[in-house]
Amino acid sequence: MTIGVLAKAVGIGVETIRYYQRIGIMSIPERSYGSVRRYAHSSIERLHFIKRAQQLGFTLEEVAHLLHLEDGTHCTEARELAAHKLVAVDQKLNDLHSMREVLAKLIAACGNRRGTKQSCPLIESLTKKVGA
Amino acid sequence: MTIGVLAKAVGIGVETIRYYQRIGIMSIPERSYGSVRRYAHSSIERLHFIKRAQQLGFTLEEVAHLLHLEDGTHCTEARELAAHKLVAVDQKLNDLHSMREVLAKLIAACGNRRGTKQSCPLIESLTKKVGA
DNA sequence: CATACGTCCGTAGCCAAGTACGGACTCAAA
DNA sequence: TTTGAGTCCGTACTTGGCTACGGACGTATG
Repeated sequence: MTIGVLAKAVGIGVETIRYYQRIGIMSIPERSYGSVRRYAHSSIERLHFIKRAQQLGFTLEEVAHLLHLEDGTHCTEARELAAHKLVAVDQKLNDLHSMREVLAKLIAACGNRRGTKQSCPLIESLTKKVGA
Repeated sequence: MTIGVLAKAVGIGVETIRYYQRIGIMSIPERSYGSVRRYAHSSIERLHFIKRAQQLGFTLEEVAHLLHLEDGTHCTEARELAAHKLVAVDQKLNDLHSMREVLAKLIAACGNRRGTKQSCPLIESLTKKVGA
């Protein structure tokens, strides 16, 4: 498999793979004969790993860390990483829930004041001080 | 108020205010007498507006847009912006909920296999293909 | 064998939202 | 008056995750 075929196989760009190689989360195969590098099927799996981890909110740096544990003998460590990520996800969920609430309220307020001559409650409320 | 006092008043850095001025969401007051610019109290309010909007997930570009509607006579438009943002927030909430679920499952799987000699299920599962 | 597409490699650019730096200046207090 | 903190301004750097470019070379196809 050449790099272009590999890229197509996982649905990413060639440049992205080359970027992953630069930052050390994809290895660069030797060039046997001629000059074009060939990729094994395991490269597809590794890219799937990376993409899936990203989808779960891991940064590429964390992905590098996970890949370091790839032999499967560091389950506890991997679990801890995932647990930390879970806490972060929960935090983000809380934040988004509050955001959602405030937004919904503001939108509703805007709807209620149809026809009045007061200023927009959304804009108004944004002007108030930021607080808990 | 000088820029440093203003910055302290809203809990941000001087450089951040200067950055906001550069991108046009904060105006640069005239220097009256001497050479140091003085800021009115309304600058604090504007910075609160910006911070609060950011907390609600608006980008600075969107903040610029909102500020454009600041006179309060464009309520419908402001509401539409907020409604769009609400949709985006809901999307993000969905994504995070799925992430949370998968992470929790993986962590649980890791806990269950204590003592077995199989490879780590978290790592294993990350290696599987990414899908819907 | 020629043409055209793909690969290789280094470097540079992009985005958002700042952060940092350095030299010149101003201002307030001791 | 001098010192030291704060301001002004322009420019450059940062982070994360790519994306683009350009020139030299390899390779598949007619």
